[in-house]
Amino acid sequence: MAATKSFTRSPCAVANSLDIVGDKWSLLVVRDLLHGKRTYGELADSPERIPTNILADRLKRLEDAGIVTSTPYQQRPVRYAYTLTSKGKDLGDVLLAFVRWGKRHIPGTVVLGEAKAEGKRTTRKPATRRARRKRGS
Amino acid sequence: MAATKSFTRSPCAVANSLDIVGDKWSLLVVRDLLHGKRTYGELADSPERIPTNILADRLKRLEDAGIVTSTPYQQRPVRYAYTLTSKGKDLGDVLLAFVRWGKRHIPGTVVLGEAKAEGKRTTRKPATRRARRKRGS
DNA sequence: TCCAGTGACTTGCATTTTGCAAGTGATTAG
DNA sequence: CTAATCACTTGCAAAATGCAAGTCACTGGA
Repeated sequence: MAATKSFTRSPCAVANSLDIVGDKWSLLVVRDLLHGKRTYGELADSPERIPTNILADRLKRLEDAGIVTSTPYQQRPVRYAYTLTSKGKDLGDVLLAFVRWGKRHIPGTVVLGEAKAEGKRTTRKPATRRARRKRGS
Repeated sequence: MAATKSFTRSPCAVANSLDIVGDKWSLLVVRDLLHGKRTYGELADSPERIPTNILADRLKRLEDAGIVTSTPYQQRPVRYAYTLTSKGKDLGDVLLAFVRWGKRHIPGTVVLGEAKAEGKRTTRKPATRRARRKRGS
């Protein structure tokens, strides 16, 4: 028996996943990152208005969990750009499951980014339309 | 449209789903219910040892959200059997997504119930089913 | 009959986590 | 030199969590 990590609650995959992203904000941050947001400011700007202290904390936790990575994109006041690792990107399936469930069972909900234009063309992934920041300093 | 619900945070399907099941316990209760548990005692007996006050609270919330239904299976001290509605059963896909993610990214985690021969008859069926009184408050 | 025991919850706090508001440091615009 | 930004921190008050103990309605036993 390798991998004896002494789980906090149980070895259940669901329980352990919830210990990492089982709160009201973490998955929203992942959603935004998946949608192409990268800076603290962009993340804080989401319609759910996450308190900034919570955002800073979630970002830290997600980084500790290996879900996001922060790379400095500016030096003098050091500023970081947050991106998802592959572990983080894989949470997309969980998000998708939530989207399907929410759309089916909570009337009025939509998927941010494809709000209107509910036509057949599922235009996911809003093509990143943002000017490149200088990061290869 | 009855969808004049003025969402708490935003109309995002993910955000609203999280407002309902976005905590460390709710989905574990759903998991157990999906695995056939039905009484308070069976639910409280899970390896994660959910505090009983939290269990009572989650059951109440889940019922308010239309995810579980409680039917009395015994009258004299009135006792309820909890079962998932179709809305609740549909959360199975979300659970599945978490399972896949957890198994892939959190070493050592397993799926309760298919771990290793843990297969016992937990299906203790509360036989006497006399539906008569309804739960008032 | 009395009493310990059991299942299903409640109640009482102490601890922890939120969340709102305001503060801070670095740097740029004016 | 002052105002404004961005990206965070800090300070609490309020809410949620969790442990322990208590309650209620019975059951089985001495």
